[in-house]
Amino acid sequence: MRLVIAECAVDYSGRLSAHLPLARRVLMLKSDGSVLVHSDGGSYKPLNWMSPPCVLRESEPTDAQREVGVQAVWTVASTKTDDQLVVSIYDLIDDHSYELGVDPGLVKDGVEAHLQKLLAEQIDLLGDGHSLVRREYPTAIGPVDILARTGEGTAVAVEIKRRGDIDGVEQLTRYLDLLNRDPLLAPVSGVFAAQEIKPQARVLATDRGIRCLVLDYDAMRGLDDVDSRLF
Amino acid sequence: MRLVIAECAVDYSGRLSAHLPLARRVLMLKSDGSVLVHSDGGSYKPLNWMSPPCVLRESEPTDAQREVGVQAVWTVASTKTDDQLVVSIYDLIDDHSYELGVDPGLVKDGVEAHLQKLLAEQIDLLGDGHSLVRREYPTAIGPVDILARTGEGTAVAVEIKRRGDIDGVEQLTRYLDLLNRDPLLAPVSGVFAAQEIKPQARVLATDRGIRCLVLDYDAMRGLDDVDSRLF
DNA sequence: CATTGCATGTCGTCG
DNA sequence: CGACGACGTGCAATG
Repeated sequence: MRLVIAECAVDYSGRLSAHLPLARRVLMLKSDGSVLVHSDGGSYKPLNWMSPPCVLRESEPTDAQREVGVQAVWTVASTKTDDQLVVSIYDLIDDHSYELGVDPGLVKDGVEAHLQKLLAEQIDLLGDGHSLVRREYPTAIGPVDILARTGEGTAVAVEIKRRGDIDGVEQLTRYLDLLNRDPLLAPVSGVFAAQEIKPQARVLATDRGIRCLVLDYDAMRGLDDVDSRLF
Repeated sequence: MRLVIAECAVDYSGRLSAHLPLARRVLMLKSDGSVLVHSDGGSYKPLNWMSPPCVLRESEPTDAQREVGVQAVWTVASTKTDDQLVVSIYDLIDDHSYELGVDPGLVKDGVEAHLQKLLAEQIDLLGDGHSLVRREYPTAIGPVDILARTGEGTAVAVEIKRRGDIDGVEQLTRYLDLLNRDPLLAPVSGVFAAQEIKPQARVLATDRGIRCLVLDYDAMRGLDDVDSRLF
């Protein structure tokens, strides 16, 4: 890991072309060859970058470049595509290298997977008398998050999202089209379940006869923990 | 901008919970309060982070923490949500601060916008005799990229993508549904135009009577530049 | 290896 | 400020 503070201009060419005018920035050069160009703001996304696998080549500036003040040129080229990042160094202010070693990596506790598990366990949130058929019920175009049946035996397909968007309704619609061709299942009704459902998604879902269900993650988690928390 | 190299463990809680075991990492503290935790590999995405607006509070470790070797605890809390990042510093290896100033920002040369402009100019790529009605033709659910007419006067709605995915076909389908309710336009045929069209998207489009058109960006750009490049 | 669907997505634009 | 679509999306799971 090499950290460089420099006055620099950066040019990217690949899927698109982009240019960063001369300014003072942080250059993070990782040991896998990747390079990040960060400014003192914005989010975690760099202003510009090159993803591995790639190689960095340091070269002398041309006469024309030297004349406008360029002291060095770093060219970072992807080894897979023809993407290329050119960093023109006008003034190298600081330059440190560190040995970090391999990172043990992030341990995540996901949300959508957790929601699915919780809803499967608390299937009567769909309505009294509902029973779980299975999670990840397979179809030709991918698994439906949850398949259940009402107390009367009607099949119910459930699509679960953290945030319920129009895309999720489209996805569930495709599943329903498919499932309703199966005479053992049809008629299949749809439930669009999410922590939060966007108005447009709700309109589209309702228009298609799909029921919307807002999930209270904390409450569901609370019920799940009930064994370990009581007494 | 403050750059810190430290042996640290990191815990995030918010939309999800995540934990980073003890290891040597780079901590980037931006002047807007945001914090990035980077390892020496991976992509431009940090292992963990906190986006602005947020505040960093440095505190003494508890006795229990001190006992296992924690020298300091940094708590970065979002000021909007209850997201929180806790960095436990076990060993502070290096610590530098820099004044970067405000970045002038990225200058982009977009692709989809450019494709739309080029196709509008080269509308006969849709077929001989086609004429442009307008770009960004407004509908109740958003603008259609291009509306054109064939030589015979039939309306044609065009959805343009860089990479043609199933979502784009769904989007165009919604537009077509709507446009076909307009007696001044109906019947409206659809064209799904992209630099690259995924097989599944092509199947879905064809199934719905939507024509697929693969765009050659370089060739279209070449034609566009023809004035400036010849002679 | 290609495809699919999620993401602490992030980022712009537009109403 | 919220909604919506694009992104050099990245990324992991899966067939």
